[in-house]
Amino acid sequence: MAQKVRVRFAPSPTGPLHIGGVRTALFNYLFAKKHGGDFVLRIEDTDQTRYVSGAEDYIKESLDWLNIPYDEGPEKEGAYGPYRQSERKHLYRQYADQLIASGNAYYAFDTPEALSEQRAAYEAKKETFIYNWHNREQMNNSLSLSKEEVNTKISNGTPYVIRFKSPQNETLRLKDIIRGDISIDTNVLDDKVLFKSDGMPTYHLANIVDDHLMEITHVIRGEEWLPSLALHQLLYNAFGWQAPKFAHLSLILKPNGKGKLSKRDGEAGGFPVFPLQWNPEEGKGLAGYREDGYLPEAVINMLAFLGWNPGTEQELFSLKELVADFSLDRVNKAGAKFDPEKTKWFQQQYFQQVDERQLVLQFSETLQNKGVSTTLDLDKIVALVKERAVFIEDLWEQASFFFETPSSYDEKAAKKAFKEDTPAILQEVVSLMSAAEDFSTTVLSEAIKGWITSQEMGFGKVMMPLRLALVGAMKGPDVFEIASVLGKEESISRVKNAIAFIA
RNA sequence: GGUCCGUUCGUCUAGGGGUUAGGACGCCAGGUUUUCAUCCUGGUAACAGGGGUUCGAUUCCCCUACGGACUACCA
Repeated sequence: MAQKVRVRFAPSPTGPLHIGGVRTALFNYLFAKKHGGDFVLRIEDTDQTRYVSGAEDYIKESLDWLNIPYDEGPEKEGAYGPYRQSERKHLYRQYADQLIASGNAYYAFDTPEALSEQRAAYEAKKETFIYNWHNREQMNNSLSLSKEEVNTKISNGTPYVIRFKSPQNETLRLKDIIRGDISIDTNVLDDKVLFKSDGMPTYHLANIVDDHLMEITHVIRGEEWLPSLALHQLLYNAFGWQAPKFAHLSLILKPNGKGKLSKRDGEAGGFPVFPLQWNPEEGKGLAGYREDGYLPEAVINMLAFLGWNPGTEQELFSLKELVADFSLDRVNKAGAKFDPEKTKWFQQQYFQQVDERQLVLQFSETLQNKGVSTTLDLDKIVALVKERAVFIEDLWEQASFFFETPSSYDEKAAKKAFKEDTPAILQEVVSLMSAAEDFSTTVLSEAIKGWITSQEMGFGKVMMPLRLALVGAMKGPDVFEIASVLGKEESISRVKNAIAFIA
């Protein structure tokens, strides 16, 4: 029987979750659910110096908002907890020791200062300092020192790290589900630190140990980890563990220009790069998709299509449909430039699908917040205005004239629509409106259109000023619909206002 | 600099040895709406360059260019 698929999303709580991270989470989730497997959330907080309070909650809230539930994680303990690496601290040391015992790792006493000095010296020569086979015998470690010296140092409490002993003269053939075969010469690898002097493991050790302990079958992560793949594979080999399968996702790039998408791009381009707003204690907050009015479905759909496509011409996918159709085989190798315009298009598509009652509810909230009280038919107004909105906020922008009598008229439009004979025409409209025993769209429309026809007058001579009188600008739904919603009294009053304005 | 990864319309992409190189976003035009938006129709626009392999390469191989990631006791 095939092993149950288990994947994990393993963010570091160092700040708000970037949209690229969200996509990684999404792809992990889709893959897991596609194969009936588990999606695990693991918090990688091994670096206390970079820990940001609130970041973990932010991550959870983001996944929650996007409807990407995890099967196991902090506060959702499964059989493999705990799910915070800081709470798993006690686990890692023994594995580092195991590697030392098997000759795959060693103690290193080089101080950070000594190392950075060396690095600087190499850099001055335009070379790169690498700590590995070619110089490890000259460094300050348990390979170069005698056993006694090492023991003395350790018992004296001299700080040390544990480094991996990268093999020499081997060519590794690595497999990546998305990229295929990758070969690496182990001679270019450095002896990465596995265990820090502060008693915490580095990412590399903790990651491998946890993935193994949590029985992770597929590691789907960002491309930034590709260079570490060799180390990780070597680690699995050294432990004698079976490595999971790997898939490295390409990065999300700036919309224009070069490099990966950053929060700066969002600020400059006026679009969010975070799912939720992020408010560090002080200073300005960073915009989020949720606060900007995007629907989670739209964000999900947009993200899914950044680097993946179904191979058909279908573009609108619910989360369920994504689960059904997702496949790592169809994930692209190349990085994708982020397109805020396309995101908006997805938003528009989903916004139009939102249940109208839901919209009415939210719209009346908006009215309340604006201090607008009204007896107008909100159901009707929302129905009339909905299709020209992309965000819930647009509803107000598109419908505000229903609640606020125009106090001025769009200058350009007025110049075009308000002519010398307009007052007389509008006066006639007032009479027709007063005479209408039923202020319905059809009655109004028939009365006024009928009159225009009988007068053999251009429609524009009446319709344009009438619209301007009711709305204040050349926009909005059908004029008769507007008048009908407004009601007899208000409609007539607005037309009279316009007559007074022209005269 | 070194290592690794990548490269089809402006953008996201489909395709794959012989195609009018397909779709979507954007943009432009026309139609509907006697307004605006929506919507509909149409248009614009691409295989980075050079070598091979082949009867034939955008597709396979190599090189170059360009782009990206990594190069911490960060993840």
